[in-house]
Amino acid sequence: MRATPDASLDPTAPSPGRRRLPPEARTPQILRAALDEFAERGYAGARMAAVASRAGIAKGLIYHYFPSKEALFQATVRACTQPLFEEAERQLAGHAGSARELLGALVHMGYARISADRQERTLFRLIITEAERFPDLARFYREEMLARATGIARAVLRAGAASGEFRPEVAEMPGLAEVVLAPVLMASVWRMILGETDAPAPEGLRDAHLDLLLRGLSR
Amino acid sequence: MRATPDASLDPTAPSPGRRRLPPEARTPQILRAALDEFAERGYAGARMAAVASRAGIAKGLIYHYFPSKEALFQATVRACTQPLFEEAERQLAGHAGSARELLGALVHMGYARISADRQERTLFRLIITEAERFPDLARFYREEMLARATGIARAVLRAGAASGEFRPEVAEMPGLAEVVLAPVLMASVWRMILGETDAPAPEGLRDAHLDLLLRGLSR
DNA sequence: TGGCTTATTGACCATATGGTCAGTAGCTGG
DNA sequence: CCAGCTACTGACCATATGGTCAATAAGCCA
Repeated sequence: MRATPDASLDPTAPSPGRRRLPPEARTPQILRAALDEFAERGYAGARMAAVASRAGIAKGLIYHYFPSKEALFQATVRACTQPLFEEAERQLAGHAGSARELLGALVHMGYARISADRQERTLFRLIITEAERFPDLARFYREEMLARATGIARAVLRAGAASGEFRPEVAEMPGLAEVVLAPVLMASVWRMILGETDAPAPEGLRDAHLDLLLRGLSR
Repeated sequence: MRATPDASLDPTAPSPGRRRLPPEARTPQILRAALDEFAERGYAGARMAAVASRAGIAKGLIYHYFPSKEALFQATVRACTQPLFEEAERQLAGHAGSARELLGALVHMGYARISADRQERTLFRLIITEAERFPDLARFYREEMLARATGIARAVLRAGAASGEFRPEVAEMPGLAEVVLAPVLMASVWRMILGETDAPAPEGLRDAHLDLLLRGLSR
């Protein structure tokens, strides 16, 4: 109802007050804040007011961009999945050497990301936690994440079988691509449960994993 | 004969009104209801009133047994961990045949439990979800669950190395026990995300997993 | 510069939920 | 049969939080 002249006259105000941004700048800012909040508290525990606070805006503004908490949640998950597999798919497409080398490079990349990128774990945890309550989210995981990941693994297995480096039957063995991926994903899960210091060391997991794979897949 | 003759004659009556039970009977009833509620909603989403309703009692009674929601949660997780590893440890202790056979039996058992026992997945999800907020829970997982599981796996690896069935170095390779376990645990995670119908088929995972292990561990 | 669009605010609901408590009524021992 | 212990209830807070809205001002274009 009334203006707040004092605040507008105070140049020491910590936040620059109201600053207008175009939606294409404000939206990712909100999504980033929402990812942090959802990751830290889970869906039910997350507070819209806290998301707003993290983004440095008023709560009401969120509802200018997203109609509800659930819509914000869905948008948040989708927004940070995009770049997830790009690196691996690029490596797969551009690789010219042996399948064993390619497998080694991808495994190394997987564990490196898990060590470094907290955001990926966070995203994964949200999916595990909320998939049952949001069927859309489960479908999204299956089609946009698991299918992409197993696709990459299967491509490597096929390449190795075709070149004679791997046993021919590994190219089509049902479930093998998932089994090949599993230790990397579990490394991520352990890290979310136990934290960076107490989780099994990624280097040890990676070396044992690669050793087991190369021995187990070879003819 | 009694004050409430009809109800007392029908032990299957859904809610016989007020019925007094000794704490050793009421407590597990509350814990079972709490597990269901926490599993379905997560910690923050679970409602004490819903726990009471599932247990068929008034909300206030829960606070007669547990001082707070958090205490109830901790007790719930601890209560259903006890029987988890008993079967595997019994099998390990009583086995007399080859390490390859033992490995096969344990892997089969692992996937069978994951297919059948929804409660184990539920428990695992709770730990994943809430470990960051409850450090006690993370420590409990590390010491009472992961350590026990890797202990079993490592015992099998050592037995195989000792008998000459496996390469000698697998007995002490750091991280290998965890890598060996990981696909079983991921099978459980996929099942919680995707549900029983959409998750990768446990039989396929199990066969591919065992194939990879036996080939990869052998000398 | 002035006016228009709309991004932005902050105060304000309605409701839900963790937790409390004074009272009630089963059970058990005498 | 009675008395007392305590399991048990249900109504009741205090608070937190998702969501709303009218007012406001920042940028932009003429």
